Amino acid sequence: MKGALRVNNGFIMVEYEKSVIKRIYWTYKCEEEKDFPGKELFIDYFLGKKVDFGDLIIDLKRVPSIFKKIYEFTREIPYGKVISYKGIAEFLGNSKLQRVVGNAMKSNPFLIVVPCHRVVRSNGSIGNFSLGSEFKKYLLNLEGVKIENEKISCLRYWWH
DNA sequence: ATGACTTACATCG
DNA sequence: CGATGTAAGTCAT
Repeated sequence: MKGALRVNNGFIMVEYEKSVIKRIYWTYKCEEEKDFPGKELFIDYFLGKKVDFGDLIIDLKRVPSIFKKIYEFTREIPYGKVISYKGIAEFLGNSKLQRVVGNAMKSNPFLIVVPCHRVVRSNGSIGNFSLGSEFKKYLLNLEGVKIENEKISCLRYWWH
């Protein structure tokens, strides 16, 4: 099944079976909204409310095991907080895995629910995003994270 | 601003 | 399978 929610000038698309979410992505090619599990959460989220997507069920069976660990860890990052790619790599036990973490984020099949927008560079600059760094900044701004001179420097936004 | 560097994954023969 | 190319990064020049 496929659900859709209008956001700005495009749509968040959610593929699911029963209550299990298979994939979440962005598209411009969509006609109208359709229900999906957790739709109310997404509506609130884009209204700027502090939403916890932690109870949504996502299907990680098909992703490689290290990516799975990365996504599961990324899900734990609290609303309004950020961590670095290296920080996640260190959690995995090897700080040199930063680029692997980046790869995992690039192919994140669960946009927003796996909050890859909360993963930034270790020097506080925003880093890349599959939908462009402007969208990443938009999401961080929505969560109240202050970006000054293209950087997140204030310690209060950093997780750990 | 540029280059060297590590690692896992996807793709292809 | 093994070789190759790729990547949302990081650190020292």
